[in-house]
Amino acid sequence: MEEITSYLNTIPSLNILETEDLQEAKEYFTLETLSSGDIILAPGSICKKLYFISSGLVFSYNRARSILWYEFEGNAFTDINSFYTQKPGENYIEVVEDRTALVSISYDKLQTLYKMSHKWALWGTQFKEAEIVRLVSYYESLRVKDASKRYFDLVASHPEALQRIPLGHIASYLGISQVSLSRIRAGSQKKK
Amino acid sequence: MEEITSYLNTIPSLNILETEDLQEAKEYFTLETLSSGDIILAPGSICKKLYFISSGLVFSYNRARSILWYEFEGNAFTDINSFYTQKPGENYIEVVEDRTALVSISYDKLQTLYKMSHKWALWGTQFKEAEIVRLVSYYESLRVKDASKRYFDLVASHPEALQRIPLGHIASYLGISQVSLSRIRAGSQKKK
DNA sequence: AACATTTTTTAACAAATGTAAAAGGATATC
DNA sequence: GATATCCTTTTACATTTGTTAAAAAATGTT
Repeated sequence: MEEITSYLNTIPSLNILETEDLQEAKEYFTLETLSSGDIILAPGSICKKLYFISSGLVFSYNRARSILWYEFEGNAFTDINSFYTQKPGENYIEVVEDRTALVSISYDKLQTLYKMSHKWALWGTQFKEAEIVRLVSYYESLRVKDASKRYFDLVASHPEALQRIPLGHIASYLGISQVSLSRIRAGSQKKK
Repeated sequence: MEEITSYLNTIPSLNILETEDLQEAKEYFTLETLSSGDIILAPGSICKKLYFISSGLVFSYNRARSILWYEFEGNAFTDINSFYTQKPGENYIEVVEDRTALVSISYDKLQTLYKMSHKWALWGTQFKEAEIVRLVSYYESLRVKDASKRYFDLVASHPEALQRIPLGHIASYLGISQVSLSRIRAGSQKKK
């Protein structure tokens, strides 16, 4: 077992990368620690990096302050439209919690890695497949389930989220008004 | 200019593949022509292939008969959850129009292509990036825009869709009832 | 052309959701 | 510990949307 620069463990190996592959790509990745309220991205700028959350909590919202997503430790995030097209984006990305640790790689460096290494290119295809599956299951649940079901699903899958995120944000994330969320929480909705 | 098995042109080169790359991979792909009403996939089976629409129209719906998507010529489709996880899916995929021509590749052959060829692996990363961007912009429009705006956007981007798809399906696709769609079409909604 | 079938619109009512404003709780600050 | 601030719930009302059913329009068949 080789030694490894510890933050590189945040990058999922997907059964493709070995410790030495990560270690060799070390200088392509950066570790940064941010604080509550730090703005990672604002509308009009190009999202230059793909991020992996080592610890902490991050969220995204648009100009109208509608919450688009929250991401927890263990997951990757970026402004998908801006990053993959390398054009200015429309949304904010902001840090929720102090001492949020992020591992990141720039778009250019990622492309270089793909071009230099067949193995990393394979990792890229797998990583993106997993992202596609994650995105579709998230968005389809938005479409198919009603707000009440989505709320109870969120409580079940991320009980800690309720402690960390204000209910007004959760309502926006669920796509409903805060009043509706209160009604759901009060139990006036059938929980099915 | 080399000769190329013509249906391979349906596969996007993404500025990565050259004619000879496609030609060399010829035996990995299959061309099939299907008819209106043909069921490509049903719930409970694994979606084994990724499809590129050479001509025609295809749509997907779930057990409750809610329309999930329509795809037109030029685009790729599959049951994303089932294909990328290679587990049984929940949805149907059905052919709308006669003489719908599809180019397809199996999951296993695609993985083999990625492993055998660095160039195809690079193509895979790019193809999936484009799919991610397409998915997110579709789903975010579902979230952010109201039904009326989505309807007029659809009319603007795919005017021919109205001739080819019954309004009940379009309503379901837009996430509203057919009655609501009729109200929108009647102009009782502000069009903004 | 007449009839049957399917698709689309309209009408009437019920249910769900949003908005605005007020009240109640919780937390922070001096 | 009193006050101010922020977050959450509640209330009342208006609007939107869905459901069901019927009417109208379009399409297909003999």
